[in-house]
Amino acid sequence: MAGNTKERLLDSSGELFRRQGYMGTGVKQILAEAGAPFGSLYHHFPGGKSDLGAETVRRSGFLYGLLLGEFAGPEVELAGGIRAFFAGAAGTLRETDYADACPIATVALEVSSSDEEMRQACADVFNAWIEGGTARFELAGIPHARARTLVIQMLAALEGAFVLSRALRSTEPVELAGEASVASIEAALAA
Amino acid sequence: MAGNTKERLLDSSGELFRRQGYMGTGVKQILAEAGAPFGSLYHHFPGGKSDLGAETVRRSGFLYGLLLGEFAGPEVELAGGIRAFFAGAAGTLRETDYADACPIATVALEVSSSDEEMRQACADVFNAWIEGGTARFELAGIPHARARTLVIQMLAALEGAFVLSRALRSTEPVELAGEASVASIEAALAA
DNA sequence: GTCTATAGAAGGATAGAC
DNA sequence: GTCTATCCTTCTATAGAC
Repeated sequence: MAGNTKERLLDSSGELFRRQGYMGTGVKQILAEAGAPFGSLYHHFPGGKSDLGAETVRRSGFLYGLLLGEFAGPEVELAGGIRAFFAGAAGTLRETDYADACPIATVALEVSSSDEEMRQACADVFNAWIEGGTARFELAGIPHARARTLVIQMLAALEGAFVLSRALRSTEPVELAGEASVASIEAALAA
Repeated sequence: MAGNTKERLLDSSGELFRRQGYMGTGVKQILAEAGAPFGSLYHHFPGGKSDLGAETVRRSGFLYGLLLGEFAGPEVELAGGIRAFFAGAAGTLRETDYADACPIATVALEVSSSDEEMRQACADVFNAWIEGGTARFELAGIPHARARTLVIQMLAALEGAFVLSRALRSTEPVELAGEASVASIEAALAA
């Protein structure tokens, strides 16, 4: 049960960070959401909020990377998998009233110039996505350098589309970013 | 001098929001930065922080739109202007230690699911950028629907590249996003 | 009508009861 | 070793002195 509490804390903070960011989420809110008593936070995360925050970012980022892998894994055709992923992201936005987009983007922007430990956690996640994506694109026959470029452009398109879609409350940006990414990938596959 | 204080407050909050976001910036910090006494905030912005916040977003967004227009205005060749804008954004990131990117993106992600007034201010800015950009692209001979699509894809690429570049402390994402955007625009111009 | 002092709530963190 | 009660700080906002 003790290990369960730690997982619930990470789950709750992950959900709240995604919607409200790091600065906008209080530890009391996280504890209430997790149904955990106050002291348990400092039992499981001696470093307090920043400790929990860094581990939340790494965990949420890892899980989101897995989700991307489920849509565009080696067993499916690459361009079709990416197309499905963007379509799924647009659907999730609609279903959650534009709340659930990238789990770490808000935090990344908030901490990049003020909290080096948290910034590093975000950077580690993005680098893992880039490396994992590059390997997947190479498996489809795209040369390494081109694969890496395409992945970074795709992730940028996705993250920026999330910013626009959430603010505009429209899935149009995510859909258009998906189309652009798929087109680039198909061009690279045809080359 | 009174009007000057209001402008200084907007300037200070704009700078701080860009680096730390809305939630991470306290009104006392804004006042200290502007060299203004505490009461002046509520004199110029009766609604308090959210009042100042919304006006800051609209003003910062308007000014950033002007900057974009300076780089890619009607008097310069479109693709070259866009290329120069992304190069300038990368240069600014390097010069400011990856602090100065989009003035409203952090705020937009923070407030999109929690503060409707602020979210609307961000949406108004993004819509103005989209409309202004679409008009500029049409002037270069690109049909309306295609122009609008290209602008949204370009803005998404820019915003997402800022997220990655700030977290990774590398201008690579911004540079690659610029290349992708320029290539799309050149393809549309050639069609 | 400019500014200071303070209120009242919420923030993160800790000490210690059990 | 789980949880509660409390501490100190910081937050936004207001009241009122001058």
